[in-house]
Amino acid sequence: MTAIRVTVDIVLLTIRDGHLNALLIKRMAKPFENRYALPGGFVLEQESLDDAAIRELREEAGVDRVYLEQLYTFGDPERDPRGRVITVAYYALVPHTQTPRAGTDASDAAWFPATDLPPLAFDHREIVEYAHTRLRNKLDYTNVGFGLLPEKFTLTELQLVHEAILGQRLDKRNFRRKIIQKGIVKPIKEWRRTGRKPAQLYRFGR
Amino acid sequence: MTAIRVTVDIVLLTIRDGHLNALLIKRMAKPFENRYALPGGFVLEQESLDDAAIRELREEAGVDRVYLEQLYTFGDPERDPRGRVITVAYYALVPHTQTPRAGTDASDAAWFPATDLPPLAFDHREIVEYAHTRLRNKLDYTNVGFGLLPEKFTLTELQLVHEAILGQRLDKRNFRRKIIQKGIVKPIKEWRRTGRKPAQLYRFGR
DNA sequence: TCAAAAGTGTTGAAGATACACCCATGG
DNA sequence: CCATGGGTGTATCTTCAACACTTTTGA
Repeated sequence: MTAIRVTVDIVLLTIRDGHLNALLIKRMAKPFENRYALPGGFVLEQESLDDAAIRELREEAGVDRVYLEQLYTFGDPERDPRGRVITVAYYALVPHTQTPRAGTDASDAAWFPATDLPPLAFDHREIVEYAHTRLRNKLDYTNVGFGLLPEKFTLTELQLVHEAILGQRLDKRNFRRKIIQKGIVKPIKEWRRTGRKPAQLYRFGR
Repeated sequence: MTAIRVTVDIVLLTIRDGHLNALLIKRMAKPFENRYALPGGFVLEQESLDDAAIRELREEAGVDRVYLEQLYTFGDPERDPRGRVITVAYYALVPHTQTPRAGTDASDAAWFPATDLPPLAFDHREIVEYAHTRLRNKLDYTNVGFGLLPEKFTLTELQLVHEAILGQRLDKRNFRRKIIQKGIVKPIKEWRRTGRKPAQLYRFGR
């Protein structure tokens, strides 16, 4: 019972060109050498699980201030060929504007569409799917979508985030009404003029 | 990093006389000697987390076929004075009809109202509150309430379960309409005649 | 015949959905 | 002046909340 080791793995998600993407890192070491895997690693003796996840995100994905939430703990005795390793899975959200560069100790980090993943190491595919489901479910009774946007954003950008996560188009008028009625965004006196008609910027409020 | 030990702890819930109750066990050993704690214990090297929870429920609470769901993993480095122990928390539901007896290796098991707990060992109070919150949230978008009822039940009994979990009275007509429209219960051709007007029995369907 | 729990419908409010056109700007 | 994405309102339907009386039985 003392021979169990504990890792954290993090599903880092962002929106890239209208699709939900997850960051994966190509493994250098065995097992699953050259396979893609989630950023993550062993929990240190003196750090909390959340701190371990934050540390791994910084070390392996080069990202710092993200929305982070514990997902589920995967503990099948056969899930890791090296022995008994349970993993506490997290998911994290970053705006794609602060593009995470590949970290230092990871050979190769890359974004993949959450619905079109390469073969993954361990049970990591299941973990990504779990994260996607959780995010979809939380989308409309929480403000979780804001983790995927920069501080200032247009309502169209927010709608694209929702569409990417839900995998379906939404009606512009209904979407805007719902968001505004919830009172969780407030318009600021700035406009993004990106060639076309300028779009009003909003901020996540309170 | 290998010195982390892993336990499971289970919040076993039932409805007793209209209130949500949790099963607690008085600890014999240090630390927290004589304090109440959740049933649980160390995960064995060859068992999954779910299996560990099922085993502990059988050993410590004497219950067998229950609804069981993983809750959250608590991993604060200071949460256990004996050293680094993380716990994967579960919650489980039993109908109060199959009253669990106190198990064998537990000195003293007893039911306590979930809203009026004695002082608990470790961070177990937080875990019970987390379980209560989860159950409340899942109540109306899942069928989770059925775990607390025997196979055959009346709609009034089902309503009492919901009221106990939510902590508020519900309108009988609205409740029955909603449940029946969901199509998750089906009436059977049996009536419970308990002194008053006989009540139709239902079964959880499909 | 009384006490106790079972059972049953309607109305109004709020929220969700469907749907189409005009506007401001840069090129 | 045209192409592009920004922005707006209404009608309908569905869902939820409030609300009170009749029925069946055992004592």
